Amino acid sequence: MTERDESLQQADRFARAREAQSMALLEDYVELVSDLLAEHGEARIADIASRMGVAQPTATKAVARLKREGLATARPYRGVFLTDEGAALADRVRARHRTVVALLIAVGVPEETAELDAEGIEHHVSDRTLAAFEQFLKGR
Amino acid sequence: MTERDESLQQADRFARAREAQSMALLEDYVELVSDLLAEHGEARIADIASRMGVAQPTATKAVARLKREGLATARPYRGVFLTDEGAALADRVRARHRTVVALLIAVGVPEETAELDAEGIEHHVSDRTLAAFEQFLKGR
DNA sequence: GTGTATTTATAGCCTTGGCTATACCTGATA
DNA sequence: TATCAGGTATAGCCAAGGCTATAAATACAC
Ligand SMILES: [Mn+2]
Ligand SMILES: [Mn+2]
Ligand SMILES: [Mn+2]
Ligand SMILES: [Mn+2]
Repeated sequence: MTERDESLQQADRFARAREAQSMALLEDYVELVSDLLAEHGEARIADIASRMGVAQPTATKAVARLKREGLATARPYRGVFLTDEGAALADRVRARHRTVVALLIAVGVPEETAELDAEGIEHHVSDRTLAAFEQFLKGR
Repeated sequence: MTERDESLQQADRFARAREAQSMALLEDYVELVSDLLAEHGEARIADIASRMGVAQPTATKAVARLKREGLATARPYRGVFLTDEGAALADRVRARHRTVVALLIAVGVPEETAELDAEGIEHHVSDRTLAAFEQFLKGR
């Protein structure tokens, strides 16, 4: 492969990482809303904010983006709900989160550390990599 | 552990992921500048931009941030250089990148995919996790 | 040395994701 | 039912990281 081709490939890798990053917050919010709905039957802005560790207006703005992207609905002063698409995403994201943590633990990462690092790592784990992780965990 | 404690812990995880994210770009730029210096003896803005897959003013601005953070120096129209701190960071980042790719391949991820995913994953791999990866790779 | 091509810098715009301060609903209490 | 506390929305600010268009500086060819 020519040097120019390698350079193009590298640029693509960075572009993909940027793309994954722009999805990361959406994924975490959707997963969190899903958790709150399951735990408390509702997802209030205040709870979302405190669980994310951000100020309340920051959570409000994030939920606005979820709505814009068709992942959630919200009635003012009434809490946040997931669309079918949002709920499906939440399920995928939660499963991936668990697999990443399990893989990290399986290769010797302390559980506490695995949970910490997984929160960032998960968003960059592609379907192929996820499949490999599951295969590895099964065949142990 | 109480529900409130778990919530605080989760907020901390998200905060850590945000922090890692704010370092990610710096790390990639520093590693790239180091690569270009090794390969061509100089790191020009145009080369940085094309390898990162961004427009030239975007690279110029990123380099400005590297300078601000004490990781690089640059003389206008003359290319970019790394400070001792920047060079040391580049070495750590490059080593971590390689370990992450090796670990992914070791658990069955195709090489191509490993390179793609590693570009994002690496920035969320803590020292403890990195150590576990190295241990795992050694003991195979 | 002059003129042109290339490279870099600058200006100005946008979106995202933070924040604080403050206005506005709503539900519970008195 | 009137009040008020708590929760939510809104306004307005900031920094980072993208972009395009354009000015300025350098390098190169003649
Ligand atoms: Mn996450
Ligand atoms: Mn997660
Ligand atoms: Mn990277
Ligand atoms: Mn890298």
